[in-house]
Amino acid sequence: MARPREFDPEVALQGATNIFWRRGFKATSLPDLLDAMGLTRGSFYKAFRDKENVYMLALDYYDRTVLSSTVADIDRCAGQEAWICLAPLFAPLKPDRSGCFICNAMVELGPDYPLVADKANAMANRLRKAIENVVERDDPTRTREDVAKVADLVLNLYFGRQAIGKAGGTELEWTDRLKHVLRL
Amino acid sequence: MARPREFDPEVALQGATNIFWRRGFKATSLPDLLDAMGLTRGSFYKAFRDKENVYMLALDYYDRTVLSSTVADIDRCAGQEAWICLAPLFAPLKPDRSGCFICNAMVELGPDYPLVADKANAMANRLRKAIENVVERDDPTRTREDVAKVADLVLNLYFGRQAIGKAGGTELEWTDRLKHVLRL
DNA sequence: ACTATTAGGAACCAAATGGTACAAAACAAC
DNA sequence: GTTGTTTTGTACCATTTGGTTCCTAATAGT
Repeated sequence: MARPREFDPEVALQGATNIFWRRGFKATSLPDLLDAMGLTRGSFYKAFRDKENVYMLALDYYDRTVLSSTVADIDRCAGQEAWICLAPLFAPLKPDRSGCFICNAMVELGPDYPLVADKANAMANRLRKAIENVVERDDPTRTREDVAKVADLVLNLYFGRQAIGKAGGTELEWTDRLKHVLRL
Repeated sequence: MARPREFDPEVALQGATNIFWRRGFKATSLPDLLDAMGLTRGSFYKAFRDKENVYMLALDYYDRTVLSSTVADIDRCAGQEAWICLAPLFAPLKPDRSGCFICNAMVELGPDYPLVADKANAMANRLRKAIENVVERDDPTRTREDVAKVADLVLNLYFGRQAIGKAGGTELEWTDRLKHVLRL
């Protein structure tokens, strides 16, 4: 009963996610964003309201694609040693230095945009929970506090590596480091 | 032989550092910056060329004040246990969530501004070196590689905590975590 | 007091910003 | 094919952006 839209919102959102991930919110101009989403202004504002809203939707998109896949990787390897299960978190950094969208969002907008901070924290906690499961399975004799502590260490290491990675630096071997931290 | 300037460049730079530190480069508009520096456009452009240049000078200012002081704190406590020496890195987060300027700069500008990435890496390496000294003194039997590895862990933990802290989260106890990582 | 030189400040500028208005276009239902 | 409804694209808009111009003010040396 009306003109059908010519774009796939999911594809547009993927484009938005990619550019926000790589360049951040402020550094992405509207033309940049429209380009990445394959949209023109008319359709953009009709379908997505405004730039801020799309950024939020991009965080959600990242959550249900990249993060979900990472968490699934971590969950899946139930049988193996902990450091192997956690390896996905310490895979080689992408050469474009886009880093981790969660980390980028926290640092750029955390202090000033509570809604962004909330989403980022929620995602970080998804990661934390997955790590806790691995640590718990790895040595069931650990106390609850110890599990939480070690998982928190791994989570902080993950974010630290992502942050440092954005400035380039030299890639390091991480299996030794992981094993060191996981050792009770 | 000419009109003397009415402002102290060091004070102006301090103001610039504070606002860039808290808000980042892109989110700080020129009026914001002028306000923070206590300058008007005329003096600003005459004395500091442009916004980018001031950002670089702000990184330098941070290097020679905040970072130098932190490194000095770490160096000074030669006698004590390692986790005490490293405590300055894990002091309570500032409530304004400004975080660590080095971390902020890496994340916001690392991928696109090589000069910023260089400065940030140089500062991160100053920190790394200070940490290595502590780790080395703590247990002289460690191999050179082991010292580097543990110091790198601490450095990554530091940046991870600063990044996560920007989104608020709950403050955690860190002495246990530090001791865990420092244990050979 | 005069001059040379620099600082300060306001007016100004082009370009880019995010966002809106609206008419043309494409369909579904009848 | 006509009508009703929604999408699409363009032209437009006010505001803000970082930066420049240029005139006045203040000083030091003579």
